[in-house]
Amino acid sequence: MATRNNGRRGNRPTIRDVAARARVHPSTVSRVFSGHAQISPRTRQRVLEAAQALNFRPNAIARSLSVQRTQTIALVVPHVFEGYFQDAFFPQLMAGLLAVTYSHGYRLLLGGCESYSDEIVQILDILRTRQADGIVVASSRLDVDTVGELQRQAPPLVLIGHPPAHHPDVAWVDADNQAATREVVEYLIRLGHRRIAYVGGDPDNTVVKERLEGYREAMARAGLPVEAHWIDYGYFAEDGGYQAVARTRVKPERAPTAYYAGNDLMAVGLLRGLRERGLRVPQDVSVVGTNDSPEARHLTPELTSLRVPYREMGAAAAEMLIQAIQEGGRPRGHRLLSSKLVIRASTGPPPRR
Amino acid sequence: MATRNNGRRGNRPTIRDVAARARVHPSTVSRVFSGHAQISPRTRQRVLEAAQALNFRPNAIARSLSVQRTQTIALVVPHVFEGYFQDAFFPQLMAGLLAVTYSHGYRLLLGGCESYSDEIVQILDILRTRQADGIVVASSRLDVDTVGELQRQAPPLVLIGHPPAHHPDVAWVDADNQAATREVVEYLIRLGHRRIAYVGGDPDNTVVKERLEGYREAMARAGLPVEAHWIDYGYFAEDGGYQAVARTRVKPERAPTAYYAGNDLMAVGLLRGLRERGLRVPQDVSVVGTNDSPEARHLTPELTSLRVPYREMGAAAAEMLIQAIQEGGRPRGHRLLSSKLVIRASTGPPPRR
DNA sequence: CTGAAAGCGCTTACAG
DNA sequence: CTGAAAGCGCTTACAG
Repeated sequence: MATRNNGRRGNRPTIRDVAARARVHPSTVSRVFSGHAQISPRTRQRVLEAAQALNFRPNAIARSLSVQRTQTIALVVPHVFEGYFQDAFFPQLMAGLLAVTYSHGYRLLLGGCESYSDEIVQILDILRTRQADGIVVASSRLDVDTVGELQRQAPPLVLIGHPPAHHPDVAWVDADNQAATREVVEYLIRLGHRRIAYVGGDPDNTVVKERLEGYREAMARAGLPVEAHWIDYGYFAEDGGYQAVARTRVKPERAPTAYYAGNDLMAVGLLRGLRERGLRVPQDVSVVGTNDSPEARHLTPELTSLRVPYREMGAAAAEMLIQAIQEGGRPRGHRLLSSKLVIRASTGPPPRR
Repeated sequence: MATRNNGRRGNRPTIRDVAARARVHPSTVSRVFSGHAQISPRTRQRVLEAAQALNFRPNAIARSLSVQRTQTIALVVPHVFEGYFQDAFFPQLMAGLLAVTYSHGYRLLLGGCESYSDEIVQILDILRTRQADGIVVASSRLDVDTVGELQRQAPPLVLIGHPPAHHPDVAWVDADNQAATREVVEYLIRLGHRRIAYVGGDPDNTVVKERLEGYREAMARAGLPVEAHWIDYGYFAEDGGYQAVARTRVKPERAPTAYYAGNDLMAVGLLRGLRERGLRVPQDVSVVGTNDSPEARHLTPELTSLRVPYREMGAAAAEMLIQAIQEGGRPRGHRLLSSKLVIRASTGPPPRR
């Protein structure tokens, strides 16, 4: 490219156009727009007038190259999973990320991915090509090697959900999945339930494992036995909950009187399956969902649900990331955010026998 | 910055490190990574080995500056509006945008904004600082001047929702709001309803205006009178629908037997308000919502709802934008996408008097 | 097919 | 406070 300004579309003014008009050196124009330089009021005035007249704004890409910062953090989204955009997780996470990036003058760069392995490919691509200053990784399936690989790239990185193995140097934010689920089950136990089912979703998922752990913990602490068929992995959709009803009730005399479901959609399926069997909620069976999605309070009966602080997790992740970037270091430590049980009409004492 | 590679964190390899190791000129390394240059197999091999050894990937920012393209399109999101992240619009739009950007090797740049005026500020900022190659504008409150101002920046631009005035040169995609609402009302009329209410939301909103127009059109074509209090603007939340019940039923003998609501949340409010008055849905009153949000089919009764093709709108907008960018021009024309009425249990014939 | 050079549009250490 | 120069890490027209 041996010619300057070779007639491209757009042809926007540059710092030297402004400099020429204001009769100063381009570096002076740069200083005026940098905000933190000593400039005489008269010069500043002249430069700003020239800039205004030309509708000039500094090119962010050129600036990024020069200062080696993009003012951008990134997130990779598995856009092929239909359910991803119907769950409360994605929009709430985005709300938190956007609020914090905005308030720091950052932008959020999003990439899609088609699979769990592609997710890592895309993340590494963004990192290695320096498209963003840091990245939030919200994958629920990171194995030890992958986290190691991410660390090897040495980028500012924050995980949503804590790392799978012992990676003390990786920063993360997470919900208190295990404790929250334990507390939900303890709540059901306090209501008088002794046979409680866990309807989980894919057990490869770290969150599922943690919740299951909380469930087992509560049952064990209360000295309650757990039958194998009370634990149903189903999948994270309404039908997963619906099918779990039959599977968890193979022994009628030992059928659960309460259900904890890993998301509200599965809870909806449970409600439907229970209704079909003539079981009333909450008189005969109690049901607790997870996420407190908008529909939870419009169901019949209104659904008791565990509200997971996705928005706050997004905000905390962005905060850790941007702070580290601005200090020139890497984020460290972690934040564990509390879920909150929202009690509505789908839970109550078990029937008296 | 008079020193090269001044000891910054990261200190990633550049094209010249690879060149040195492969014993070629940096321009040759660039050609290997550009993909479309004639390179001898031996040289390519050497370069790729060196790159591999150094874990090199070309810096995307430097490339962007050089080729004057970012491979990025942008969207500004009003992150302060809580309801924005609870509605089906945002996640579905994102799903469409991400699918298409991904398939073209583009990324999506997101910025927040705090108000309608800030939205324009942010959009102009992204455009003028060249942070993205094009932008999708999803604001529902563009006035003529604002669209003019956006056009003046001459960026590749696609509107979600059509422009407010005569701007034949602006590209846009939209749902067939007016026609779809007209068809919903015609459906209610076919069922036998003659007193039909419109519960809308903020009338500053273009979409609201179009829907209202469709409503009026259907009523007029059927020769049905419209009473002023059947039209309720409420606001886009459950309570807006709830309050509309009282306001639309001030004359009991002329009370509506059917309601069209501008979103499902307002429909939920209508259901609640009607239930409180002892009115059964659909036996006494029919209700139609809009958006076919996940909860629509979990309500009692299951809600008949107008499914708006948000995902497809996002995809179409991204497609138009990227195609124009790649052809070096600007997007033109428009796409009008069809909504679809999903009939469930909340609609039926009116009661016989 | 490959090298050498100029350029993309900024920033900033160095002088004065 | 301001100018002149070198640099950020790429790309590509021009030679050969």
